[in-house]
Amino acid sequence: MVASIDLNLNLFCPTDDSPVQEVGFNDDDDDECSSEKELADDDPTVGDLSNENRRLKERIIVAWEKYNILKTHVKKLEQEKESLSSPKKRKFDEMFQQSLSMRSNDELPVSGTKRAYVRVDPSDKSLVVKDGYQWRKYGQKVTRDNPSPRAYYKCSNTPTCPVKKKVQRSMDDDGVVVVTYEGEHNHRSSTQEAACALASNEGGISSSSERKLINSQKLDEVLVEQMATYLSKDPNFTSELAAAISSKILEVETF
DNA sequence: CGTGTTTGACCAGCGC
DNA sequence: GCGCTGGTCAAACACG
Repeated sequence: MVASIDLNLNLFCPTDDSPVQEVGFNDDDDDECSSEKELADDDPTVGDLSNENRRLKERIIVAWEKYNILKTHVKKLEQEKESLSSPKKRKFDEMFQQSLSMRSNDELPVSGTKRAYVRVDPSDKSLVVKDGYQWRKYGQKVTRDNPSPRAYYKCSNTPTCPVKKKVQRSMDDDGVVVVTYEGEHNHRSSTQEAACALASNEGGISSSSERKLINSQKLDEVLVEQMATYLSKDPNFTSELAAAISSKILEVETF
């Protein structure tokens, strides 16, 4: 299997408009998955771990907010710089930013379709985009207006799921792929499914407190793993993190 | 052997 | 009707 692009964990991103609904700090998920508060009620050990988990989550959220502030700042600088570049690139960047700011289906080109632009490694020629669902490729075509091939996928999580997606590298930027989703999933994503399964039922464990402790740990493992995967694959994050760290070091050195 | 990918063939829609 | 194009099918193939 070739390297793939990971769309997972746009959990905390306020501009996220992908159809991916992942396990995260989403209030809606509380009805489906057992909460940590519940777990902490009847076991002091679980309670300690839950507090620890909460602290870690808060730190992640703070880090994410700082990342977004840095990202906004870098974006501003880039826009200033890019305002002097070619009209073609400017037009693409406008479209790119527009796509990120889309909040509802009403703004999308075709009703029932959702489009996502995903930054990828330009050297990676595969058209695989991980988004928490399972896809089966059923075709590939070279279209007239774009020399790079367009791949056609059907959702294979359930046989009855009608969702399809098209994946094609952007004509203007090799480092971006355009993913067009058609239809609505009639099931949860595999990551949601896994996390909820872990949180709701675990066979072979007799003690309920033991089960809840393991559930809580595994749920957080999933969260942390997804967070780490997403952040580590975001070139903006790594570069901005490096910049932030170096600026902090410089601040300290000046004292 | 089961599952997923590749790829040429086929089909439908559209414009001329 | 014809040709072009995008989308889908399905047999062959690869891989674990």
